Order: sequence, then structure tokens, then C-alpha cells
Amino acid sequence: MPNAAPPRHWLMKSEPSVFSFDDLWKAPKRTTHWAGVRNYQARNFMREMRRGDLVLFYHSGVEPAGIAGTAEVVRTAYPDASALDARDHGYDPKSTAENPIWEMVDVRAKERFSHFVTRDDLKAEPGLQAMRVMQRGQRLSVMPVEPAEWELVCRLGAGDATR
DNA sequence: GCCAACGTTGGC
DNA sequence: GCCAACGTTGGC
Repeated sequence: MPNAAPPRHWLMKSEPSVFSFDDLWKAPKRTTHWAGVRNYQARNFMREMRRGDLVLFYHSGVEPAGIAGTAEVVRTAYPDASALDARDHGYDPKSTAENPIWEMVDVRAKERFSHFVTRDDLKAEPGLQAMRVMQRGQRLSVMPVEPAEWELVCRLGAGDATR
């Protein structure tokens, strides 16, 4: 596709005790189904994702929280079967096979940061103050990232000081 | 461990 | 359709 749109950038949160960047790195084909999102706004962002879009893999619920590496969207949104499984923690009786509510994408690990980028690192970077994940009360597990923010985070992840 | 922020639920 | 109550997330 000569006129393919440029990749867009996203951030996805995961609790490493549940699924870490290392888990993704060790998974077959370094790929996983991003199951379990049960928030409409986050789901809608996943619906916007295209193959080749780039993802910051954010570890939440740990100290320090931060970004472990990058991944790439390899399959666009499709129904999240875990919502139909009554034994699954993410079971949602409102979702049916005929009318699935919840969706997921597949992502493949791309680059492991040589330097884990902590929240403190992000906070210290003037160009990242407006980053969505840094805003108070921001609980979305899937959210967009600006291209300039992506560049800065990747430089921090490579261990490059930006000042 | 506390609590602010936010989404969802349910009573009316 | 409003809004109080509740549960969850996540920063600090």
C-alpha cells in the first residue's frame, strides 16, 4: 500500500503481576490477545487501531510504574471471547456471541527498552507534561499518544538524556 | 494505606 | 433522566 497512513501511537497498561512486558516477549511470536478491556472508551480506542500502529507497554500497579518497551498492533479489533466465559474474571452477561460488546486487538512485542522509563522519568521531561497518562485521575487502560511524545519516550527508553 | 477521580448501577 | 451510592483504579 503506497499510500498507507502513518502508524498512530498508543499506550496500553498492564499489571505486570498479571501480564508483563517480559511475558509478551516470551510469548509465542511475541504476540498476545489484549483481552480483558471492559471500559467503553478504551474499547473504542482499540477499534481505531490499525495494523502497524505502535504501542507503549506501560506497567501499572507496581512501584515504580512505567514503560518497559514497545509493541505493534498485528490484528485489528475483534470480539473478546473472555467476556462470554462465565468462569472468566472479565465475564459480562450483557455480551453475547451474537452481539459481542467487548473487543481486543493482537499486539507483538517490538523493542525492549534498555532503560525502563519510570513515571519519575516522564515527570522530569518537560515535553511530556501534557501526556495523557500523566494526568491526574486518568484511569484508561488504552489511550492515544502524540507522535512527539512517542519520540521522547523512546529516547528515554534508549537511555538518551534529552537535556 | 489513604483518598481523589471516575465509571457504573440502581432507586426514585 | 437525575443523582447518590458504590466499586475500582492508581497516584502519592
